[in-house]
Amino acid sequence: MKIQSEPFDAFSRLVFPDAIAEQSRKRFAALAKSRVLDPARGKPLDASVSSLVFISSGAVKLVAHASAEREQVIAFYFSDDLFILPEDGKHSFSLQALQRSEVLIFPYEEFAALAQKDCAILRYLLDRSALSLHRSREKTIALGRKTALERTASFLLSMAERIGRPRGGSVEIELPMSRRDIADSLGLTIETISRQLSILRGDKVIETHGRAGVLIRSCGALEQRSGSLRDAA
Amino acid sequence: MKIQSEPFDAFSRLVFPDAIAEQSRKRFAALAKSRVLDPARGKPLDASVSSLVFISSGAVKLVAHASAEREQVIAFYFSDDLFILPEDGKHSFSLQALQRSEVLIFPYEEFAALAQKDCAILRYLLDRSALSLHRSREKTIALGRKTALERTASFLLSMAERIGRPRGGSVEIELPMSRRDIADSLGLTIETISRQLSILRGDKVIETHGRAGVLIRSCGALEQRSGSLRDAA
DNA sequence: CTCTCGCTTTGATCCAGATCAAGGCGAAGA
DNA sequence: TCTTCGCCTTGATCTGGATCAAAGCGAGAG
Repeated sequence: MKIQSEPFDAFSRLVFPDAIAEQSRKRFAALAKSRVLDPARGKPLDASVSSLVFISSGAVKLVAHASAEREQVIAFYFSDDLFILPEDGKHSFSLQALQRSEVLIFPYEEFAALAQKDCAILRYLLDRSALSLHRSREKTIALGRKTALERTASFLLSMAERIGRPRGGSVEIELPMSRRDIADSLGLTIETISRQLSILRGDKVIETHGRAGVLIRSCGALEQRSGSLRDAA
Repeated sequence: MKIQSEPFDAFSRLVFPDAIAEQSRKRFAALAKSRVLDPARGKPLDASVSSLVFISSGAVKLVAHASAEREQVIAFYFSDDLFILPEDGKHSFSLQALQRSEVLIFPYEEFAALAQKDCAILRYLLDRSALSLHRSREKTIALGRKTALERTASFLLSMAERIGRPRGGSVEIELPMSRRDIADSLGLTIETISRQLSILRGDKVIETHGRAGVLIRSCGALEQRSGSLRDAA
């Protein structure tokens, strides 16, 4: 139990109200499984039962396997993100690390049942779910109605917001995912991603440094290309 | 308050535990705005603030406006569905009736704050959110990785499950939405939807009767065409 | 420092679904 | 019953992004 105490503490600080009883905290701790996910290892975490996952550190992708050879990245998650890993249904889901990541896994039903004694915890879960839902809906818009360039621009803006470091008027991003992951997330191919990035580079909207480094030189220019409503004037 | 008592009662029966105090029920009732949405009228309900919506009767679509002339149907909702109508952000959202519909609208923040006194209500909300999220993720898979025929088949199966009437081995559906709505939901055009339906009709998988009537003659055959994992053998 | 393997970029061609263009046909009113 | 208007279907053509193909290039190993 010593090994997983550090990730659980981080989770505890974020999710639990200060006033939670020590005994109650221990019950949650007993539900938690702590895991270190590594990108090298194969399929690290699949879901026979619905789980609640907390990313203590690192970066992961939630992947749905539509069929052999066809996979869709449902979402990326980073440090301190909390989300529901659905059980396999019509499609199978798995969680894969993009870098070495520490995660905490709770069985969803048991967690919710336990949380039902403390409304503040349920409320936190509800708000996180609402955020997940909102992001998922944004993705729906992107996949349903946006062009390749718009999707790429939207993706970069989203990453800037979630893991970017502001540098004056610019934002620096270190992308933990490969071009393939981005493509599988946006419903495009790696070649198309690469081409869109080249276009943005050519337009001086971004710079790329090596495989992972991206510098957004103008968020405004990116937003104009992201297909959000601007020309509604 | 007399007018809206019937829709609220339906909501109350579904969401509240039997034991809820009458006084507490009244507080929720005071938050609720009851509306009748009509397809004829223009933009019936937009969202300056995040709302919780309950469909008492009828059928509605949640629409996101990516930009002028480009809209994406995020989801369809039917009787007894409860969901979050997000406030306008990068995209603007609106709720539009497909038929005459009675809906109940709560401001999300106030509702959640009030519900925080009763964990059972929060739990119900959380589970409904999880369902919305699951459906949204299914849509992500459809839009990201499925062909036009697979999307159409998935759509019909989803409708069969939600508003279909079993007729022996078949399922009868009365579609409340137009081809345009379906197209805007699946990220396709009306012509493509029409063509896919013709293909399914030609393959004897479905029959169509008039504009709205669909008879699924073989759910199995539809599932095979829906691009879920089956050929993983 | 150099090699090398796997990721990424760029180029050429192809195709599923969009777009453009006519007709059908069904529901509501006369 | 007939008309009419607005969906829906079907056909012809076009195109954005996929697929196929071939170099670049960068991080880790030796």
